[in-house]
Order: sequence, then C-alpha cells, then structure tokens
Amino acid sequence: MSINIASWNINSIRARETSLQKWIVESNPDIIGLQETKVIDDQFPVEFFYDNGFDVRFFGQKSYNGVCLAFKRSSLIKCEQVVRNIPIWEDEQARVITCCLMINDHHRINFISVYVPNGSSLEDPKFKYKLLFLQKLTGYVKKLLRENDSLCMMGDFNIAPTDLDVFDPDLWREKILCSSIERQQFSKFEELFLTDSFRLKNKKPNQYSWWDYRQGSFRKNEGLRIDHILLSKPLVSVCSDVGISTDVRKHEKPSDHAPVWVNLDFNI
DNA sequence: ATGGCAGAAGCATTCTGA
Repeated sequence: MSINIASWNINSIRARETSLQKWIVESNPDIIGLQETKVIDDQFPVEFFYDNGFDVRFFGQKSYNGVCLAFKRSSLIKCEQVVRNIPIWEDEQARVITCCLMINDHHRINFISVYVPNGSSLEDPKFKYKLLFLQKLTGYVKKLLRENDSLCMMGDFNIAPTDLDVFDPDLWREKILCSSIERQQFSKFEELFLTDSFRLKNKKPNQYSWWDYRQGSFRKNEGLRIDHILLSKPLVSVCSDVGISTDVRKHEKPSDHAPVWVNLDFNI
C-alpha cells in the first residue's frame, strides 16, 4: 500500500478553507499536518475535515500558532494516541502535536506536526526561544525514537538547511532562517537519523516552500525551502517519491507557503 | 534602516510573520 503524507503552513485555517479544499481534492493526501491554524480549539473547523473525509486532532491558541494532524477516515488508519505540546516542558505557545497512528494494522508510526518559532532576528529575544524550542524538540523526538523507531516529523521548521534552499544565499547570509547556528540545530535531527526527505529524491536548486507575499516574490521564484518532512530510518527505506505542491501558491487568496509531501510504499 | 502583504483582534491601529 502507498500513503501520501503532506505538510502545509496554512497561515490561518479559517481564511484558507477554499484553498485547502481545492488542494485536498486535487492531491488526495492520506495524512495531513498543518501549521499556523490560528484558531482556538473551540472554533476549529472539525466539520470541514469530516465533510472532506478526514478525522482530525488539533492544538490551537488565540491569534497565533496552532497545529493539527488530519488523517483519512478509513479502516486502514487508526489513531492510538495524541500528545499536545512537548511533554514536561510548559510552553505557552501551541506549536506541536503528535499522533501515534496504526496503519493497516501493521505499521505503528508517530506523526508530529510542528511549527518552529521564526525567531525574528538573531539579536531578538525570540531567537533564544527558537533555539530553546529546537533543543526541547530534539530531546522529545530522541525519546520517541527510543520507544518506536518509526517517526515522521513534518512542519514549518523556519530553517533553510543549506544554501541550495535559498534564492539568494548572499542576501540571506547569517540572517534569520539561514544562520549557521540554526543549521547546526537542524543537523541535530540528522544525527538522530531523521532525514530531510525532499533531498532524498530531489537535488535541484530553486526548490522552495515559502515565498514572501510582497515584492512579487512568488512570480520571481524568490523563496526559501523551510518546510520539511523528516523521516526516521525505517520510513526512509520505503519513501518512493517527494515533492512540493507549488501550484497551491497560485490559488486565489493563497497561504505564503506551499504544501510539501512524500509517498511511502509499504509491502503490506 | 528598510516592512511596500496578509491575518487576527476588534473597530483604528498594532502585532506578528519570514
């Protein structure tokens, strides 16, 4: 069986329902991680997901942040556990949700949807929070991997891993999203054998997942690749294809991010 | 030094994002 997994910073789920529906119909994902839902849990559009054939688990807050994981309502996918936030660490911001999904009664996989803080600039106090967040996240996934070596962490990491992921590396040199210190933190995931799935299959330049709303950035393809799907070893071995749904950025009233996706092909 | 989009909150304008 083949499953399609997609991650998208939607920049407000309530403002994006038309674009979300169009994308779901066109790309038919099985498992979806969204970030920046920007809605409190009481107002989360559960019915929208139900009407489109999905079950959903969410973790939001007022105005900012917010994440969710949606999965096709099917006998093939069962949600066994949900964890909101990074356990023990009392973060006030809603940026992480984990679902342990059992697929086809055979594959138990931890899925994480994460919205890493932007950090603003290297001098800003928010940058310290970004680094702390990344350290806590690393510790958390390390613990999860000890319990279950099947893990898929997807989301807006707000880090462009290499200069190949930046439209103008000199302009962005040691700037927020591209600094060495952030890239070092990103490599900590790779040390845990979590792989940037996109680069398994696509080594080309000019592959981006975010473009600024201003200055006609999308038209000029002046973007950054900051949204990622990280796969642990057992999932890397079944990853058959990857991509970025750039067309979604062309929608009317688009998010400034495009969805990123992977296909996993299991024998059973 | 830079904030020209866009969304939320809430009703004019500020905060935040990347």
